[in-house]
Amino acid sequence: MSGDHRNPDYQVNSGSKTNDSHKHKDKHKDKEHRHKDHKKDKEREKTKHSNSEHREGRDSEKKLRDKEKEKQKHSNGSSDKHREKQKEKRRDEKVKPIHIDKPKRENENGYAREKSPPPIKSEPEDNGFDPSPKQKPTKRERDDEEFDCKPKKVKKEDEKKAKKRRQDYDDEEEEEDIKPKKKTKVKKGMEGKKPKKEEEEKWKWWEEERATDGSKWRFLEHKGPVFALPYEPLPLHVRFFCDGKQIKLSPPAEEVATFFAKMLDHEYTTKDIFRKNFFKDWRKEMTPEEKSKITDLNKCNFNEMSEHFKAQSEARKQMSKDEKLKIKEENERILQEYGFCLMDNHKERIGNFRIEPPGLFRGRGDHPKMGMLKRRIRPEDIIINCSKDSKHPKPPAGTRWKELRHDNKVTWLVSWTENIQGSIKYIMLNPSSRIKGEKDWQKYETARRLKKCVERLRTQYRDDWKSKEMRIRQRAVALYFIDKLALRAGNEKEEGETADTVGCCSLRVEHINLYPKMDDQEYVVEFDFLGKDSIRYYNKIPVEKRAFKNLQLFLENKQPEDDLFDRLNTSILNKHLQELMDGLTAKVFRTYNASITLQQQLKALTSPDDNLPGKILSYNRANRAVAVLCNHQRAPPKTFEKSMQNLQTKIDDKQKQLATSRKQLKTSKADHKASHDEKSKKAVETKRKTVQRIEEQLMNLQMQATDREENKQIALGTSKLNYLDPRISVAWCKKWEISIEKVYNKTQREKFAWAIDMAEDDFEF
DNA sequence: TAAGGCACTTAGCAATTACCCT
DNA sequence: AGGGTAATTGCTAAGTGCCTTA
Repeated sequence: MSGDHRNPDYQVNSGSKTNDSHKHKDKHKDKEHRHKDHKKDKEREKTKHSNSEHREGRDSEKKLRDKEKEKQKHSNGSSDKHREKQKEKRRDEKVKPIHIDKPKRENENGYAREKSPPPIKSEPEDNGFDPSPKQKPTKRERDDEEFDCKPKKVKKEDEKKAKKRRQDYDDEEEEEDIKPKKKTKVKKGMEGKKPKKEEEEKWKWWEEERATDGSKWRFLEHKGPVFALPYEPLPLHVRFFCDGKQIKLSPPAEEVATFFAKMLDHEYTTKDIFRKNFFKDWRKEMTPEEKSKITDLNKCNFNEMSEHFKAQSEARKQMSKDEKLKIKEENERILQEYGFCLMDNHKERIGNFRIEPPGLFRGRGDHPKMGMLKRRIRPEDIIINCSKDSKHPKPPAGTRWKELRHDNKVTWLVSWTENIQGSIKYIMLNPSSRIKGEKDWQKYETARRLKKCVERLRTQYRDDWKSKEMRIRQRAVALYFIDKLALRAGNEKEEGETADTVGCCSLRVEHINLYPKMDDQEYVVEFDFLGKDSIRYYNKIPVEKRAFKNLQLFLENKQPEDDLFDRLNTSILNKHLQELMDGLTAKVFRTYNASITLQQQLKALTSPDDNLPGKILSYNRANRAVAVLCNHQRAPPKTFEKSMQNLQTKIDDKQKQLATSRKQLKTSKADHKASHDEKSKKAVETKRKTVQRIEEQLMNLQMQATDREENKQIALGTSKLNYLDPRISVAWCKKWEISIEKVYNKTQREKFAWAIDMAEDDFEF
């Protein structure tokens, strides 16, 4: 199907951790072997693309180039090197309206919601969601599907269910924000059991209607957040020295000092910026006297504090079982009290109900603010969001909330403003909750809609490579990258506030190199930049000729620190995408390409003859292909080499064992040949079985080793959790009769309960 | 139309827990 | 039992994208 041929390209990317970043390019080479399998396809694609090149367009290209040059001269005569200035340059091109009649969303405020996942297509296969064998669509079709819409096959709602649902709604909508009814509302008809009042067994929210008015809930009640433990001053014997002299710190200064002391072993504390930021903030907490005595961080001695905390954590490990149990019980109690809320008649798990404790900010990568003090959050900083008529959470005695509001257009329960970036933090529900699940489902449905029109979009952006307008060419090439390489959109960031990282639209000239010829390949682009979380993206990849030519054009007369796409930003790109498909944004491509890759790879790699471990290996490899595509890396586990060795030892042992037992089999065969009696025959059989068993065990171990080795620097979790339509995995499990536990752990099963319940073995993304 | 605010998703690593072996 | 490793969970930073405001 569409896009298949592109898949192999995804394998090419490899990368390594930032920190040692640019020095270690070679490192990437040894990963290359992983991609061997796909060489052939790559070849195929190459030919395909070069065939499709035309020569026309050359001249127009040159003209464009000149024109753009002109423009540049005029607009900012000097060779301003800085990207800031580039921003000013966009505009003056002709506005050429794009003619795609774009159906207006019926609800302008964007809150429009449907029952079931958002724009649920009325595709037949979309609907296999019912636990019952027959499909019963819970969805209503959207009336605004453009292109990609096939004749809609609207199924009638299961009468009973529909009625019931409607009733539920009516009940509640009348009096809005009604008190939660004591009776739990659970699938009444189904199972015919009365709901257990406590754990209303597994609510299937995905079988219910969704609000259409933009409200996220009708009733919300919770107990508020759990605050960080108050600071406990150090015992007297733990001393602090500055310049060799002991100083008894005031509690506020001491608290901040302990933050530093706790991190002493970390590399962070050796970094200049970290130390500078820390010291500056620390001094703010000092008394005047302390301030005058402590003027140089280098003269501060935190060792006793550090030792104290190490001893403390040691002691914690040594605690008796009883003590540990007690702590566990206490935690459980807090979880029960604060870890759940009541939302629209259902008890739902809260994601993070604890307020972040104070400490030193640790950014990722080269963060200008590392080491700054993250201040303690007090009730006075907290905004509570809940139903007007719910039992409001009480602030701790003697305090008050900053604000109590009742906004059901948002999903958060608690928020506060953090002091490092000034951004807002939230307490929200767990991924297993209805409110998160619906959104997740909707995300995959959007990606599936993209699948239906992606070829059209690809044709279009290839076409746009020939546009007379620079901004259109840039947009088209950027989109090509986003599609082909699954790059992130790349919003602008405020300089100096965060680490210098980029995504597609914010790529700079210095982040790519062009090679018209490289070894046996043509039009190779080399990417090397830091992406989200300062993870390095490094990739050398051949691109289509016309894209390459455009890139050359974009680079002309630019300095390394200039924007590659100086006439583009994410908002322009997304506006364009929105016109091409309802709900389309740059990030949908990542979801789409990730999911489609998983599906294809599963199809390609799973062999019916493989045993269970073999199939799991295939699954992990398919998952891995996606992780590589999305550049989801991890630091190799500290104990990696060792654990590999251990496994190898096991394998060696197993091999010896196998050799022995093969020998035994041989002897027993010989015995049998000699005696021909029943007993020896049986012995042969047993031996044969043993050999077989050991062989299998050996194979499994080897498979495990391969899997682990291949996974050394690759993180599978992120894609599994955020990019892969869970229904693909569920379907795969059903198809090969593999239990879902092999693929999803408990948390994952909870998050994807909707998919596990609704996907059948024939689900197609 | 740029800048900033806000809400929500995505991300890697640290801490904790589960599990296995001796 | 306990010690070490692997798997899971928790934490919170860092993105995306939409909306509002100046």
